[in-house]
Amino acid sequence: MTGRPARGTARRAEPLSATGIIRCARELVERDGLEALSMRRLADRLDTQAASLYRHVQNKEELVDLVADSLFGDFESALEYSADEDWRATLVRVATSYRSFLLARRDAERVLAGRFVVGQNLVRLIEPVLEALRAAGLGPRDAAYSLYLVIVHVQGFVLHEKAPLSASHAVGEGRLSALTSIRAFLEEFPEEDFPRVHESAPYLAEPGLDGRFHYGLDVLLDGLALRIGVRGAD
Amino acid sequence: MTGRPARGTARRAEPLSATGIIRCARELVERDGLEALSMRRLADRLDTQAASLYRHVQNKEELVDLVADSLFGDFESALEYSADEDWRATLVRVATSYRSFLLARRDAERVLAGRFVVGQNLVRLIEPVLEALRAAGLGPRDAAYSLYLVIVHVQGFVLHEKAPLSASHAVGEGRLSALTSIRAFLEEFPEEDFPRVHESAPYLAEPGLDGRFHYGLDVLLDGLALRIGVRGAD
DNA sequence: ACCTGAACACCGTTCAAGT
DNA sequence: ACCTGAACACCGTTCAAGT
Repeated sequence: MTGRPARGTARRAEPLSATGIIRCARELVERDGLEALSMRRLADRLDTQAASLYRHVQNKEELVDLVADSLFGDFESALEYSADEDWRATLVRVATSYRSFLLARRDAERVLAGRFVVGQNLVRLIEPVLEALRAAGLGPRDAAYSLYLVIVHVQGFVLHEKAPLSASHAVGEGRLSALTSIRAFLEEFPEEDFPRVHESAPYLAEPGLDGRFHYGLDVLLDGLALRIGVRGAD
Repeated sequence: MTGRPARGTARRAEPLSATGIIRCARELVERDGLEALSMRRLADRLDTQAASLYRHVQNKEELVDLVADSLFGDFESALEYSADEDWRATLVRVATSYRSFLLARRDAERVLAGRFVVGQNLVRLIEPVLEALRAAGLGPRDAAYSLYLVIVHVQGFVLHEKAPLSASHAVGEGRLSALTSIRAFLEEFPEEDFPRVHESAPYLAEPGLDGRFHYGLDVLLDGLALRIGVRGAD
């Protein structure tokens, strides 16, 4: 291999640990996207062979699981807890922080999507939130369900928010201005047969999704408030 | 190629249309899962070459988009509309049907996840639901947001529901009985430091998710009811 | 004990050449 | 106009062989 002479004969500094592999994998995803994450490319960046990675990681699936856990760990340690909050403020803070977090890292929503990363990081994250819900008067079951509801909502929302528009609409035009193509498509439907689609078209194909996110979150929290009681009397 | 002599010299019956390709792709996913869907294997089943598929489909991404639209079409045409329903009954029916639908077809949630399949099928599906919400008194914006909220919720929920448990927990044991391993993991945390995780552990690692689904859906619809007014007075 | 090289069985996509 | 064969540039994973 004459292609990478810069490193010379020096071996890599670290002796190829699992954490080193995960850190490198995260850098790779952040820089080039999830589809760029291959065992071979990762090995290349670590100055080793793909086969060597299998000494530290069972397979690619486990590697992505570990990357997911690492991402989740970042989110957990970035969250700050203020004790003098009511349950609603806590859930709003966690939900909006989680959304911002997922929006900020490349392909994070796809790495985390449909992965139940049960580990230290998750436990540390949910303990104070469960506490807030229990203090508000919910039982252990409802507290668990409610927390789960918020997390799944945010994850599902961001998955849609960051999704590339389906290829049929993203034909030639630019990134998110393909939304105007969708809006036009929706407005093309005859108003007599599809009056509701017609009038809601602008809201179904909006560029910014902040309003939609907070509408959904508010609806959800209003529903929880009914179960908790207006003033959280325990 | 001596490997497939059964078909003899006969060409395939149909002249390789886009719809034929999509139908075959769906059968392949249903039988062998999403990772079995490759251009080469698909071509093989159609008695042709992978390269020939590119005459009818731009690339694999578009193929999966078309499969998603086809799936969505099935769901839309399976839904029946009874006019004498209130908005809440309509949303419950759509949400539970959508969940059952996603649970019933192999990998459907992954095909649909984060894909905004805007087409005829979607429009036909949402028109009557939007109508129900408008009739209940919501404006065009809130109707759109509310419908979107329910769809995203179901999709996010099922994505978690069908997700393979992260590899670290699904080590040796059977499919869903790995849940007991997760529950044990959660209960291992010291009760003094993590009392809430401890007490909620059984609910965080349940085998059946029906209760959780309906809890979430009810919370959500309760929240919407507040916006609509108890008796839907428009 | 740890890593390498090479191989196995695959991928998506392109394109000159055929009919 | 439509399809084929062959090639290009990749994949994940395994395993005998090396140090």
